[in-house]
Amino acid sequence: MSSENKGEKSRVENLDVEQGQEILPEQLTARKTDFSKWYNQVIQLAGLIDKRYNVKGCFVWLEYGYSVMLNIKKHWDELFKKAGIKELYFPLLVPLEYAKQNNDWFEGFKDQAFWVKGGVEGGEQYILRPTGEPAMYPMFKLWIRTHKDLPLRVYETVSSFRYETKHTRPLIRDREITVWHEIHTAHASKLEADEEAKLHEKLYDELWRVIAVKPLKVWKPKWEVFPGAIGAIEYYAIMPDGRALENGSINLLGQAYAKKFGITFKDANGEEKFAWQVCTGNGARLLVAAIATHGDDRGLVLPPRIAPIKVVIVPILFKDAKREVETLALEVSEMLSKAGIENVVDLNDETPGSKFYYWELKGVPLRIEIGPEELNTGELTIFKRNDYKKLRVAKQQVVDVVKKLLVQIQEELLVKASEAFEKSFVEVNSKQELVEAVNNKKVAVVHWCGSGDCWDEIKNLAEGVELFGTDLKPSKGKCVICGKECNSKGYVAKTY
RNA sequence: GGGGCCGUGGUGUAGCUUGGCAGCACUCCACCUUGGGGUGGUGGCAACCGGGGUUCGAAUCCUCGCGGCCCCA
Repeated sequence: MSSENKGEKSRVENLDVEQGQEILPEQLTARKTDFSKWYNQVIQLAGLIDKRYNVKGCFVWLEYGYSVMLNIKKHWDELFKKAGIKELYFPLLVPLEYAKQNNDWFEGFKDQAFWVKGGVEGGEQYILRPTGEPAMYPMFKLWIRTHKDLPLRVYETVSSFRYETKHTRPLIRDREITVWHEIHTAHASKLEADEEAKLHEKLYDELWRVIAVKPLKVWKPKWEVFPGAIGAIEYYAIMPDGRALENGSINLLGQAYAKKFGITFKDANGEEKFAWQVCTGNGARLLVAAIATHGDDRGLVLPPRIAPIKVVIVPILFKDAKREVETLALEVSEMLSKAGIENVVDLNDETPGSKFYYWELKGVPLRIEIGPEELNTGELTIFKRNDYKKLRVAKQQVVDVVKKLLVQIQEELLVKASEAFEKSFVEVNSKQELVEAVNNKKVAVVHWCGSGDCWDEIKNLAEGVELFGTDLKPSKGKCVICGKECNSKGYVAKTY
């Protein structure tokens, strides 16, 4: 908070919301009571998406939701391009001849691909891309001929399609996976590919700061990576219900795909070699992490860096001073706009309380209230969505204070999210403790020897749980199952 | 891959067991009223997921499909 406002602290009010007296937005389930239900409702009620589109696993991005999503995309565009990764666009239609080049891939994906044919009768057959490789790598083969063509570093933002037959969830598991990005790179050596992966990790860390959420980073269990690949770092968001949501991955592909697709280059000695590859991807699940982490019983709480509207101005209109209030509201709006701060003035003919709930549901970070009182005192009332605190600020300072508050809120959200994150883990040393932890909606942290037998046994300890990854750092201890000395910690929870 | 629950105006629901005029609340529209945490009133618009079957008659019973939710692998 700015120094000129420190003296105003006595005026900071705390609304009576922590006392159990709060009024919930109509139809919105309490987040703690049933997170899944809350999530389903809030994405629709806040105007992010309309899920009533009658194709399983598909939905319509509404203007507000799409703006938030595109704000996240804007950050990855900036980050990737600044890192020298070029944006391309590959077709959605993948010819079977491409798809079959990696037979392992094809066998794995043919049943969950959408098959497309031209025309009603016969016609050429394609699949809609379930992942990027079969669309991209045949082109990589054409583009890469010598070591001078390397490294090749590109990305695209595109939809992916999976024919999910089971339970879909909007933005979490869809048949059309929208606003999804994939970075694909090819390198002359393993060392270079490793460096690239480290860079991707840095880029992703920054993306998580944009949404003000702390992610869990793990190594994917070896048997879950692409056949022939070296390994994968996966990002997870820990949801309020203690379940882990896979949320981006950096895949060290080694030469596995290069061999399947024939991506080779002549090195400086004229020798033909296979390229080393990295592929990295994520998408709308970043938005899910932001929604789930920051939201509360009144709806969304959007981090300022991705909020399409930073400030909503609500005029409190009484008959007598109506015009003056409106004029002041529009004047403040203009001040903010000139400073590049996206804002709206809600001039609808509704009561103030109704507008408050509406904009809180949509998660707008700041609200400025302007009524007869503000006219008289010349001070504006600012309300913070994230902690319900109100403060007063002189009109002349409003732009500065709003700017500072937006930065402050972004930080406060990350701090709060990090605290919740730390609390979501429990280190355990026995099977009983493990079961207790996961039943308590915590992520259990255990030592694990790395064997498939022990992995299977963990899976059988409690319903729906799995060891979904191991810590990036080594850690000495004894396997929670077999008791053998080992050097890695694993994370056990239900996953989405 | 296996199992379970469900589908009624825009939203949430009653009605289904025992077949017989589809009701309520919110939203929305109009007018009035009100306005610092969902003002109040009057009037109005608006629905049985789709196909097939049983029946004089289907929201209700049967069946297939589509869609949603949950559990297990």
